[in-house]
Amino acid sequence: MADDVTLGEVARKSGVSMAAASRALNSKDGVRPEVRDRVRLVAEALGYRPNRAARNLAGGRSSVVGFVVGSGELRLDSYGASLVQSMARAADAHDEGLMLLMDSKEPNVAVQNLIGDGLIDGVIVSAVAIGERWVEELLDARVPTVLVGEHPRRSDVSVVNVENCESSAQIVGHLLDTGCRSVATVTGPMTRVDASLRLQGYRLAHERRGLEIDERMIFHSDFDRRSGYELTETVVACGADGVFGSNDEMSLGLMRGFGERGIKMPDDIAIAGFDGTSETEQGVPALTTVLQPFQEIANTAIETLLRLMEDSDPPPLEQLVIPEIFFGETTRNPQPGEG
Amino acid sequence: MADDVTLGEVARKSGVSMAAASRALNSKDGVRPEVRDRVRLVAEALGYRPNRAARNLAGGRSSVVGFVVGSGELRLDSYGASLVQSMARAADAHDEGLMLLMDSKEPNVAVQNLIGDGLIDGVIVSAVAIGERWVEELLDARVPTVLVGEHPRRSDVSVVNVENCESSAQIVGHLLDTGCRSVATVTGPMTRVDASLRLQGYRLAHERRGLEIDERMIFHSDFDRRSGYELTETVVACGADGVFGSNDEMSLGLMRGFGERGIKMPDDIAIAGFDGTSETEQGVPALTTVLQPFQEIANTAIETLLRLMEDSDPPPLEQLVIPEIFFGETTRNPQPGEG
DNA sequence: TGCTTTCATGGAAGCGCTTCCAACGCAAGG
DNA sequence: CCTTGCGTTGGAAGCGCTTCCATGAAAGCA
Repeated sequence: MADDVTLGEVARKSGVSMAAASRALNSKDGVRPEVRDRVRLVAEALGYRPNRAARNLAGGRSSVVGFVVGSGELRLDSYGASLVQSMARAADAHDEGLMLLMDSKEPNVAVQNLIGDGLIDGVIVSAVAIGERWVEELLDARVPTVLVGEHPRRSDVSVVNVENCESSAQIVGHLLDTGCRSVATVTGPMTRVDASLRLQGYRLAHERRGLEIDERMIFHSDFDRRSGYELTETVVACGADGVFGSNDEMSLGLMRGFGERGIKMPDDIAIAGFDGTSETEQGVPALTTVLQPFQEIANTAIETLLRLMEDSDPPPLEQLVIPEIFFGETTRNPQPGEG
Repeated sequence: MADDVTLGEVARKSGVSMAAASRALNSKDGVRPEVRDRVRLVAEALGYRPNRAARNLAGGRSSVVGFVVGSGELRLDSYGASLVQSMARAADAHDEGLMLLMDSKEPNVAVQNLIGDGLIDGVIVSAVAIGERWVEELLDARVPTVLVGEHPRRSDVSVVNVENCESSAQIVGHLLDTGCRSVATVTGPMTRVDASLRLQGYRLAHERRGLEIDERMIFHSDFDRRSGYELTETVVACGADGVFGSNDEMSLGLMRGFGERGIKMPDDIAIAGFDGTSETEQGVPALTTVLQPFQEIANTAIETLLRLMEDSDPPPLEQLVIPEIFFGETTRNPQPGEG
């Protein structure tokens, strides 16, 4: 292990000062390209790795971002797991560390850690946690923060958002256009912006086709798999021949319920979801769903956060990411014999 | 935000030197209790938070541990998700940061990051990744490392391990003792120690009861849900009236398969798994399974790692954690009318 | 050619903390 | 009463890096 090569050594062996070496390695200008390359070569040859602590101390950046997945007793569902994974990858690609923050008992303490310790320079907050009160404390404390999803009460925040409404309209439209006469929906908590936008998409799809909505076809639930499962009976009873579960967890719950009752998908009931985690595609049957572009979301979030931290008083950035639809086996194909 | 209280200020306001203040706050001796308390009071009043970067730089510790969940294209399954969650909690409780390391493209680079950057002081490697070659590089590089699960090829490593064999024997025994005449098993990859120990437990249970094992009842698979599902037909065909899926993912796959075929659990086939993630308990029906004590595993792992880092040349520590069995709805109850 | 401007460069001051070491005060022992 | 020794204390030297600033050389201009 040669983990004790310091900048000083690199500088000496390249015949320049530490200052120059530092600039060379950090792509700052004020160094001739020639010198820059030489220093870099030497650094590589020596296996130099900058000491992050020192860099942080001197430079004020820690090169680590926090990722808040949830708080309290929340479990890491498939959405969360997918996002975590993509975020880890994105952070890595941007040469940032990713520090996971889940359910510290006291949000305040978490906030304190984040801000005070200088351990991380910014935070990404997943949709799951956005509603929490302590997130607002974070925002108020002016910690560089990027939300993955909109905040229900404030718009002065940087956000990476997946397009919820139109995508939902598309997939519900797909159900309606492939033979479903009456499509029900199971929504997430209406306190969450994404959930209500997806419901809005559901309405929009009907509107566009001049279809009236039967409000009794709208079931409110909580994004949880079990809750989906428990709604099976109700959904079956309402006579729908199509369901839009506004996330995959609930849809998977419904699918299990349907399966147990011998209800065939898509023939008896077609079903579509929203999220597209690995479980969805690997599932049986494969669920037709709106694919969250997790990797793109994660990359965008990291990049947005980095940009946020460069500025001292940055304007909130809002990014929209467009998902695609995955046509699985739980809905009929668009145009069976070409339309 | 008053995030710029430094040790110097605390020291000044308590009327001592920085040296004394540092010692006071870090519970080192060489400070009168009286002074210590005063400093602490002042520190608290001022809302002092030590700057981790500085502490790290000066002290050589970063107070962050890495957690390697997987590498490559591995998805975060329910086991991984549960472990991540518990680990985050454990780290938090020990006042350590948790840095998530998943699938960096190049293991070597990951290793480099870990060691060189001084960003983290140690690593915990989840069972999922233990087999990978780069883990050995890590170990060879003498990075403080704790494995969650045994290493297939070396024993000179610190390990937190869940008891696999006996627990499996117990739960298979439960199947055998509650009416199953012939219990099949679906195993994980035999390259993994945990998988082969669970198989061993399966054998043990039979042995203890003087039952011969039909080797055709042993199906080798890969811990993946889909693979479980795909074995449904085979398992049904083999005539077993009980199955031990050696993890929950596969068991859930099987359950879905059984469900679709109208096979009732536990009456037609009883099934038991191994892991006990939140999905298991919330599932329908609830799967009888060996509950990994995730929180205990995580705490032990963190503590072991911390102890490892204190010593300069520490002996490998091996910790065994005993799981409990959760009796769900997929097996018959132990003694229906008292035995 | 003599001036100013530009730019690469190195010196050196910290960033906030830990820890070595010397200094000091005090109690016990001679 | 003076010495020895212990335990508490503060001074100060870094940890490895970034960055401000002064320097000097090269280049541009008249």
